[in-house]
Amino acid sequence: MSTIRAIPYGFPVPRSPGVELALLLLDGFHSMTDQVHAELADRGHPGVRAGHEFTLRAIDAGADTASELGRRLSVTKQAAAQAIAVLEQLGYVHRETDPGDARLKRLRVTPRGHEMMTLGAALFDEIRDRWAAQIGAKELDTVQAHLARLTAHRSRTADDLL
Amino acid sequence: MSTIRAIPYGFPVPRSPGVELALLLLDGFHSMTDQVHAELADRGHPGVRAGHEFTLRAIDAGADTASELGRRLSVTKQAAAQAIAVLEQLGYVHRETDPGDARLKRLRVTPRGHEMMTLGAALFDEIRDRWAAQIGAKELDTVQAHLARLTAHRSRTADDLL
DNA sequence: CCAGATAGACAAGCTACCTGTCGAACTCTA
DNA sequence: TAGAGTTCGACAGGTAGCTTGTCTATCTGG
Repeated sequence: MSTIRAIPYGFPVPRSPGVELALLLLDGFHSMTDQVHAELADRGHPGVRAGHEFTLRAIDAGADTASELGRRLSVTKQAAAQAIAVLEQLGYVHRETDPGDARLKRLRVTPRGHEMMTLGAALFDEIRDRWAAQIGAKELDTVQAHLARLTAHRSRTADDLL
Repeated sequence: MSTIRAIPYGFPVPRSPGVELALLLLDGFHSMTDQVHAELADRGHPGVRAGHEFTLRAIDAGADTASELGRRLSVTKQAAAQAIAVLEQLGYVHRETDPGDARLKRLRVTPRGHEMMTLGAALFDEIRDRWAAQIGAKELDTVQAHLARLTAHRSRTADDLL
């Protein structure tokens, strides 16, 4: 049970503010990704998990080999290779041997992959817009800015995740 | 790759505000739980994962059978039973047959379990306090209140997670 | 008193990771 | 320019935390 997919809801447990905050953060993430996931499936991209989009984004951003992708995502190259295999199967990335270095299999995001990324981003933005409508655009911006500041230290040392 | 444990950091990718927000939420959660996890290990509770504390909390809050725990956590009773087995192994819960209903194995959080829960909550609160010091107590309260409101709909129907 | 519901155990399978090992390909250095 | 060391990706095998399906024991309502 390392990753909590659901929270003991529905009964009045006095929880500490700190625990409460942690749960709200996770819940917020799941709330967004679950909706995006469902909508993507409806729009021609079934089987796409939350991580696929982020992984594809990393590849597109320059992590164009399995080892490099692993490094950027802070997972082993084997795990990265597995993720790539799934993305290739789904038609989101293309793999071909590098002409200059025969060890490398260069990764390229396919048009369909770009389509999925674009749609995914739009869906995330849509949810964010709905949230902005609920609490106010300015307030949401503030929330996001605060979160960015509070987690800023992690942006530099991704390794501290372990 | 359903659960993202790390994010493609360290290179300047223009991400949409919605995607950014989702990542910040997850990052915030991991930031808290990773620190608590490390500190718990240092203070006599090694091997405790993020989920253990939440599961224990659910048991203590009244989910005192495997099936009920599964319902509250929105997982199968088998998954709940497995989690219970781990918690029992670690000495955090005690299991005994209900005298009135021989089908039931009643769960009870042990003193050590309560100790871990208390310590865990204190550690979460500690991090929250540090955050409050960084952006201001009032601001953090506001962030938390907004998050609570934005995810409120999920508090009633935990099933929508699937 | 029996039909149906419920509790929990067991088996098998899945996903997303991990470590360890390997051959092929590249680079650095003596 | 040969050999040493590094790096790439593949493969094998293992683990955690879930899943579905099935089973028996036990309880409950008409």
